[in-house]
Amino acid sequence: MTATERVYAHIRDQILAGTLRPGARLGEAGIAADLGVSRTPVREALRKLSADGYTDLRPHAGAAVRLWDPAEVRSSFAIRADIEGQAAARTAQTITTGQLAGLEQLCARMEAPGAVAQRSELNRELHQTILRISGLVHAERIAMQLADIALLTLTFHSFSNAQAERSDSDHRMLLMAFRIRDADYAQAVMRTHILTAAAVLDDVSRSRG
Amino acid sequence: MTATERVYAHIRDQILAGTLRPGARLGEAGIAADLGVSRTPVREALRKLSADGYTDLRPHAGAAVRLWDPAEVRSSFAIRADIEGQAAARTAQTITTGQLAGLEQLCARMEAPGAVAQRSELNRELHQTILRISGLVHAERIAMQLADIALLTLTFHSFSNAQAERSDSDHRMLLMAFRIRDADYAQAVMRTHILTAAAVLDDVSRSRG
DNA sequence: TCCTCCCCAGTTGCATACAAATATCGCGCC
DNA sequence: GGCGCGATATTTGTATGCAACTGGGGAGGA
Repeated sequence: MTATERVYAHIRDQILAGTLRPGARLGEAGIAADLGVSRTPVREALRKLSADGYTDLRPHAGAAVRLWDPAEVRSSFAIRADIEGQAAARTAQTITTGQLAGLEQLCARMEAPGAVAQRSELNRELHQTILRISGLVHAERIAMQLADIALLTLTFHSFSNAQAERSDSDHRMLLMAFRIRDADYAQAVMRTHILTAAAVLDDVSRSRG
Repeated sequence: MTATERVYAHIRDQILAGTLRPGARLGEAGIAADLGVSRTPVREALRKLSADGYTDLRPHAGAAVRLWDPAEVRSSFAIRADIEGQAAARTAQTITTGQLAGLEQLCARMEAPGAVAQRSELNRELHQTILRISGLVHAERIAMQLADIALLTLTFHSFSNAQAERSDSDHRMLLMAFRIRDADYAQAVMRTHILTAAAVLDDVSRSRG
């Protein structure tokens, strides 16, 4: 693994974990010193982070963790609902028994009692797997990128058990749709699943100010 | 403007123009010599090109113009139909008289007799404007990225006058939908407009082998 | 003849040094 | 005391040199 990749992963993880808050400035020299590399790989990593939407990068002014305004976050859910909805429909049409078994297993791991810490990771994997099976090559890249944007906001909220259970239930409905190869149903469930997440987030944000 | 930006624009334009064919290798030293800069800005430009999907970049193995397989191109149209369809619906709901006039003007310029060379550019601008008005912040970035992918393929085909006229007619229908603020109609027209482009491309490709 | 391994040319990855641009702080002026 | 301006310090942008890795060609063996 190259130094550039290490730097990229390091900063991205810190952003997603919330250690680096939106607006935080990312000085090249500081990061280079922290990770024990020169500024060159740091610069390359910052450019990729910017291209992937994690940071803002202005010429001669440096990089800063990107600040997403609520409207942008909402719009990311709206687009994901479209893309992942279509992907779910295609997946329902083409999924194999083996792939279905893999998804069942993912769901089971997510529903296990002690899996709270891994929920986010497993959820990500579930959605990514469905996108991959759909065969919509770009959908996977785009939807996962948008999902990360949502994650940046979600990091600062905690959700109730009831919401986790509802989400698990959505996933089970989705697998049922795949099992009976009902594309319309799969699409509807996926759209609802994602738009519900958006609505819950909106609801929580409003009530907290 | 920085050297990195100049290099990025130079290579991207060559790729979109078809001068650099898919699969062509992009050696850092050669590009640097051609443009009279050092390898550093070239490397940064290549990384951004890769992040934006124009090139493949493998560690220690260099960059090459990305080769899109037909399934990927088709999937890019499918996703654009979703995203731009939704954007058109929202635009119909929120567009102002002034914005509508701007779109009318764009259409008129596209339909002018001598505008063949600028059609692609104006078409791009029209779609981009609609995406921007929709307020779906991510939709603009994603859809335009996907549109460029299609452009890479379209570069090597030429289309008939009949197809250009049909496309113009689609745009007029879209503006009518905006004028009467019919979101459903706008969405349907936009979906059809994009999926027709996909179908035509598919049809032409098949008949030519 | 074909396959495998190794070596070498060529390319990419990283570090360092220097140039250019920007932001900050202090000073003088209003 | 507040505001504008300029020198300085900090940060980013670019060039260059060296180290590390990849891919191909040739020698050796099966």
